[in-house]
Amino acid sequence: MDVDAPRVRFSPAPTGSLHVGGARTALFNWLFARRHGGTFLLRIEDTDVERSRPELTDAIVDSLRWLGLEWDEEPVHQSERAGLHRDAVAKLLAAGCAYRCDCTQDDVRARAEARGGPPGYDGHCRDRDVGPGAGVVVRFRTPDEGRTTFDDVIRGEVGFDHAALEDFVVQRSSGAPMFVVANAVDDADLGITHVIRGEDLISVTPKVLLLREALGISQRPVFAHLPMLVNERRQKLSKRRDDVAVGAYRERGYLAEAMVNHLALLGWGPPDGVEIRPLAEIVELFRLEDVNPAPAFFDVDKLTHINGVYLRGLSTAEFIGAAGRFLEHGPWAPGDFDFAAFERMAPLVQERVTTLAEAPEMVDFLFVDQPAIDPDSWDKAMKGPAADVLDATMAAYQAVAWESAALLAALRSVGEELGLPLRRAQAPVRVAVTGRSVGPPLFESLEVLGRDRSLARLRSARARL
RNA sequence: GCCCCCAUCGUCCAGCGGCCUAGGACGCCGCCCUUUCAAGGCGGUAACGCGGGUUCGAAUCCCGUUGGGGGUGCCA
Repeated sequence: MDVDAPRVRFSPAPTGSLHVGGARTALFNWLFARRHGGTFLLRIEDTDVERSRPELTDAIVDSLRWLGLEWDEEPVHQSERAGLHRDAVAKLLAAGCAYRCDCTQDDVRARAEARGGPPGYDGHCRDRDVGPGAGVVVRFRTPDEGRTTFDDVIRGEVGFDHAALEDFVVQRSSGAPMFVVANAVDDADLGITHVIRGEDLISVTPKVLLLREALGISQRPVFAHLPMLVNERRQKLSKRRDDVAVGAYRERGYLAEAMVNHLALLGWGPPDGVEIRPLAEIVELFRLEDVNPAPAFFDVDKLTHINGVYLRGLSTAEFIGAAGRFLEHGPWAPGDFDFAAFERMAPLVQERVTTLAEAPEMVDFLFVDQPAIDPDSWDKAMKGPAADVLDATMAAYQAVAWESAALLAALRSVGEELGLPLRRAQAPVRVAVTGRSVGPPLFESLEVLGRDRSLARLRSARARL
């Protein structure tokens, strides 16, 4: 696509926190702007004062910043532009493109049922010349004939017959203009060249186009309707039903880079098939016209895999920095966390976790008096020659140099004397010391734990047999 | 009901008329490596919804059908 300095916007309504679908829309707008040297705007669609909650704007802004999707100009709040929107409605009224209507919603519904026809407004007040007053809304007079079409970058030509469009409300009885008006006016006023949004908004596009025309706006933006993000049941993601808050993923130990990378792969793929790659490369490769029109499932398993790759790609220092927040709480007493001990284990933890939230359980044995014993692990490890292994290991570890290579060598010898391969010999020791059969490499763990505490746990386990 | 959109492995992406006995990734399974678990390496599993056309040739184009989804608010 040949594009010169486009202006795009992400326009969330502050009625909830940012969810992954919104984040994907924001990302694709951002990618398109960056790819073509354009401008990315943030516009808060808070025209519904009843539902909009200012604090949610902050939450959305936080999440966007966390993802690294920075906007290029001051955020626009539609609520502050209500004057412009009201002017537009007045203009529509004056031109005869809109009219007042005093039908209640019950009236509209009752008449629709009575005529047995489709639900929706029937144009009852079109020529009744209703004046301003309480309970009066303004409706747009949609043409009875004809058709509005537009070329969607992702879907090709999309068209709607005007006959199927009811006379929709453009101004509430409260006097507040509706979202479509704000949308039509602000996109034009802000010079938006490309409207990139979810497919759920595709049916408002003809309304916006009709409004722009009625308002004498000759240009129209290019439209691109992104496929929906769906849940496992193939339904549009819902904030109530699905676990989709971007902030929740952050809390669960996902990296922003991994989230962005994964989101970029939903509805789009790089031509060379290399999926996990720096954002800068994605910017270079991104083409709006290559976006797939079919809905995509937000697959947490794949996100998790990508997150693991990013985690392992971090330097040790970066990993420690990122993990810090997740180690503030754990199964240990508040003052017992030993940062230096965690630092020593960090490289080993880093290659084993897939989210940062898994870090505490990898090192908790270092910070508690006696780790909780996992019953299954115990049963599996503490049978057969376990008692002999523990006895011999305690004896050997009494005097051995307390350093992983020596600890390994000593346990290997213990195993050889008892006719056990190392994999068998280490099992009882691991469970005795860490409480589990899985975890970071054993001998490094022992080294960091220290001789006294390690021997104490071995004794304690031996006594339990 | 009406309007609109969509349709390749379980999932995501590739494929834009011959290079496709359909490729990559996640997941899953197996093997190797290995002090556990991961990571890594190797291999495997698995898809063009259906029916008609167009064409020498169709996963790719057209029509229909079926299925799924979105919209149908004085929400956005």
